Amino acid sequence: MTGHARGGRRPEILETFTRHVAQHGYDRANFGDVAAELGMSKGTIVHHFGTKDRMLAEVQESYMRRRLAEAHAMFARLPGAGERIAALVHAGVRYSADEPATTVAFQREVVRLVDRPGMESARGLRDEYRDLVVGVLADGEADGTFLPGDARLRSLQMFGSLHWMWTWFDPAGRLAPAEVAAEFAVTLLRGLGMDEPAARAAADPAGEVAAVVGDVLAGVVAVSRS
Amino acid sequence: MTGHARGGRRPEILETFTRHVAQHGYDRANFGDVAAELGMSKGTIVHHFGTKDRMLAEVQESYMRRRLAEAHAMFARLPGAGERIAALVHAGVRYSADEPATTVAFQREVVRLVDRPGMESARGLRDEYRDLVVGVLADGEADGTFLPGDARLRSLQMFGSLHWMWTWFDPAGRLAPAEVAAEFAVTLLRGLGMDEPAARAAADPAGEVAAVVGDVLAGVVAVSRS
DNA sequence: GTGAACTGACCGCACGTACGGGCAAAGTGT
DNA sequence: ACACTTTGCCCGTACGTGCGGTCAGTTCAC
Repeated sequence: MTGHARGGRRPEILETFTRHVAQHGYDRANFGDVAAELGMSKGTIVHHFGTKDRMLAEVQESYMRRRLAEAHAMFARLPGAGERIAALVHAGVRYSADEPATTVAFQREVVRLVDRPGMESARGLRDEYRDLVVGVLADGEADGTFLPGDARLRSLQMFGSLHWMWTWFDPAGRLAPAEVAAEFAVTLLRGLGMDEPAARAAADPAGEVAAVVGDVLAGVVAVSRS
Repeated sequence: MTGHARGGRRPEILETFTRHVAQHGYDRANFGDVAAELGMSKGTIVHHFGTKDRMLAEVQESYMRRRLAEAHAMFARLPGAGERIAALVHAGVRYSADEPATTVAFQREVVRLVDRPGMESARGLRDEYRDLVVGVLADGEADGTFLPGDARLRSLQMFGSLHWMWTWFDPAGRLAPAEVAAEFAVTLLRGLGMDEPAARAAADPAGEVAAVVGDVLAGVVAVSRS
């Protein structure tokens, strides 16, 4: 009756490990606890993933791969720089609400992508994402949507706000995720030099940008799986 | 010759431990490495600090205490909400440049202030700092300096940008610390709804705000040690 | 003499992971 | 249909290592 499932227990191991990393951090997340929670042996985890490092690398890579694909899908529907930035902010907040464990695990352990053997692939994906954002900021500056400024610095300022969310964000908190995203977006877009009405329109949780983000994250729009 | 100094080796232990936490994170920083680097025994560290937890708590508390005192000293000289926010940004960047180890150690381990026994005091100081910022944002909103918005959310957006700096900031990098601070500040102040000339004036690295920050951090202005 | 600073040996434990074996499903030949 | 082999999932145990913390004892300043 309890035969071996086709996919095996691999997915649930990954999911539980991710949750433990999100809650306690990579160093304190350990095979023993994960195995105990799933009622399996530590050996099973090793069988599927080899080492702890590789398991984290897998979490980071799959996370970044999905985020990149979604970004491209959103950009295909939103040509304006302001709208694209707003979409990334809305999507960023949605990730924290929809997949809190994976998002927190990613954000609190991003630093391990640097100079850690086996993490080159994940780091490459992350660099690609950053370049994407820097490109949008530069485009917006070139076409006059934003005031002149250092695109790289602006991207870091933006990433900081979003990556820090894991320390305080509560999806069931006082403000709904879309409201948090709207506040963040409008402050950021105004800061980049967008005029008030345009910033509000792009950030609007009931507007077109939010709708596109919703469609992409719900899978309504095809997301290319490279 | 190598007599027992009165103050003991306490300060250098704390400094080295802080640097190790900054470089490798709290979990991977260990007594053995610190002791070896200082040419002393692990027992000495235990003698002075008791436990590893307490050592981190001490780092966090002294860091926050200094930052709070400086914030109060700066506020005494800068009555305007926009100038105060600009000063906090300038100071935040300066911390990363002047005391990189302590700042990084603090920022990457802030999360341990939550629900960790022995960290109540440090957490209290941090809450106090956050309330200070929220207060400034609320004041600025009340007197029309900033457009209406959620002060708490805005403070989190601001903290995020600054706390994330430890992952990328290089004091000897392409842009000087003051330039980074100016870019950050102008983007933030515009985002809060300040008009362009006022935002630029407050963020100006050669302006009054930056001068006050410089004076306070250089100890020119008396900083109350509560 | 008293107490703080410091040493070095040692303990206990948590954790990553290597290894050997068991067992069910899928594949293969007749 | 049936026996045989192969394959992949999973378990249990055991090992090595690294680390936080203990403790008895020594040295030195006052």
